[in-house]
Amino acid sequence: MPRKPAPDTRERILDAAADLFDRRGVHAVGMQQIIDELGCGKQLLYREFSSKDQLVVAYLERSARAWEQTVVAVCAVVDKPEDQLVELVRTVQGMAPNTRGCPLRNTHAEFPDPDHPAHQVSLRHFQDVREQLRELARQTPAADPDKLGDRIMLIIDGLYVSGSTLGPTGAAATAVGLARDVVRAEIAAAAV
Amino acid sequence: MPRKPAPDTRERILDAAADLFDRRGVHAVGMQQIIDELGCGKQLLYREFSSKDQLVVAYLERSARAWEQTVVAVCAVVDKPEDQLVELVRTVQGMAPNTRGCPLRNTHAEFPDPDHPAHQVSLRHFQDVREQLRELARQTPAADPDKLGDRIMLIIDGLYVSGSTLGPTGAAATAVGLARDVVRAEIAAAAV
DNA sequence: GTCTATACTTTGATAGAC
DNA sequence: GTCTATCAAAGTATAGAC
Repeated sequence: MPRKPAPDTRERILDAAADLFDRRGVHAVGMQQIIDELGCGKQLLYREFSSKDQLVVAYLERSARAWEQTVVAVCAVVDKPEDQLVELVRTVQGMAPNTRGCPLRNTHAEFPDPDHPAHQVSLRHFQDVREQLRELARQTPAADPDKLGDRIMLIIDGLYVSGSTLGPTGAAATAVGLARDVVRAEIAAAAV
Repeated sequence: MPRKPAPDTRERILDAAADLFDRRGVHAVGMQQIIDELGCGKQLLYREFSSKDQLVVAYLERSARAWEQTVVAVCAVVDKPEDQLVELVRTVQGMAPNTRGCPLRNTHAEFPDPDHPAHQVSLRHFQDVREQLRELARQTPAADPDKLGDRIMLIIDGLYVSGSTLGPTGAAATAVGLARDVVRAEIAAAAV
C-alpha cells in the first residue's frame, strides 16, 4: 500500500458506496462492505460521514448533480430546445439498460418514510427535474410548454423503469420515438 | 367467539401484510408487526408462510392478480380496444396518487438480487403486462400494435412513478391525455 | 498524529420452541 | 401467545502500524 495523502477521501468513499448502492440497493449494502471495498478503516468512513443516513444523502445529492451535468452536456451539444428534450430521452435510453434504473427513484422506493432525509432529498430532486424540463419546454415554440415538459418527464420516468427491468428491447425501445412525436405534436399545435 | 374455522386465514394474513408492505415497504415491515396487526399468534403466520420470502412472493402474486382483475374490469365496461387502453391509463391515474406507487415496481426495487424469488416474480409480471398490452393493441386498427402497446406500458410506468411522488398534479396529470394522443396517432397512421 | 484493523455493544430482525 | 436462539448490521472504542 502506498502512502496516504487522502485529500479526496470523500470522493473515494462516495465512488465505492455509489457503485455498491447502484448495483445492490442501499438496504442490502452494509457499511462494512463499503469499508472492505475501499480497503480502509472504519474510522475514516465515520470521520467523513457520521452515519449511514448521511452517506446515503450525499450519494443522492451526487446522483442529482450527475443528472444536472447530463442536462448541461446535452444542451451544450444540441442547439434547439426541442431537440434537447428528445436528446435527453435518448441519453437516458442509452444509460438505463445497463443499470438498475435511476438511483434516486430506486432509493426513493427504499425509503418510504416521508420523514427520512433520503426520502426528502430524492423528492426534492423530482420537483427540480420537473421544473427544469418545463423551463426547457418554454424555450420551444410549444403550444403548452408545461404539458410538454411534464410529458417528457413521464417518458423519462417510464423509460428508467422499463429499461432497467425489461432491458433495451422492452417497452423502453419506443421512448425516443415517442418523445419526438410528443415534441412535434406540441409544436404543430402552436402553429395553428 | 367461535372456534377457529379459519378457512380464510391466508387471505387475512395477506390483507394485513399487503397493507403494511404497500405503505411502508417490505424491508421496513417485520413479521412481528404483521402478527401484531392480525392479533394472532406467530404459529399461525408461519404455518401458512414458512418464511418472509414466501409471504412476499404471495403478496406479489396477489398484487399481480389485482392488476389482471383491473384489466378484466376495464375490458368489461369499455367496448373498443383502443378505448380500453386509454381507460387503463385513467384507472391507474385514479389509483396511483393515493398510494406509494405500484407494489410490484416498488418491491422489485427493494430486491435487486436477480436470484431472489421476489425479483423473479415481479420481473415475470412486467413481461406478462407488456405482452398483454401488446395483445390488446393488436385488437385495435393501429399501424404498429406492438409499438402502441409498448408506449402505453411506458406511460403507465411513468404514471405510477410520477403519480406516487409528485402527486396527481405532477407530471402524472398529463398521462391520460398523452395516452389518448398516442392511440389516436397510431390509428391515424394506419388509415393512410 | 493519522490510518488500518479488530473487538465490542446495542438493536432489531427472522425463525423456532414451549 | 410468550420466550429465546441466532444472526446481521450500525456505531463506538481501542489496539497497533507507519
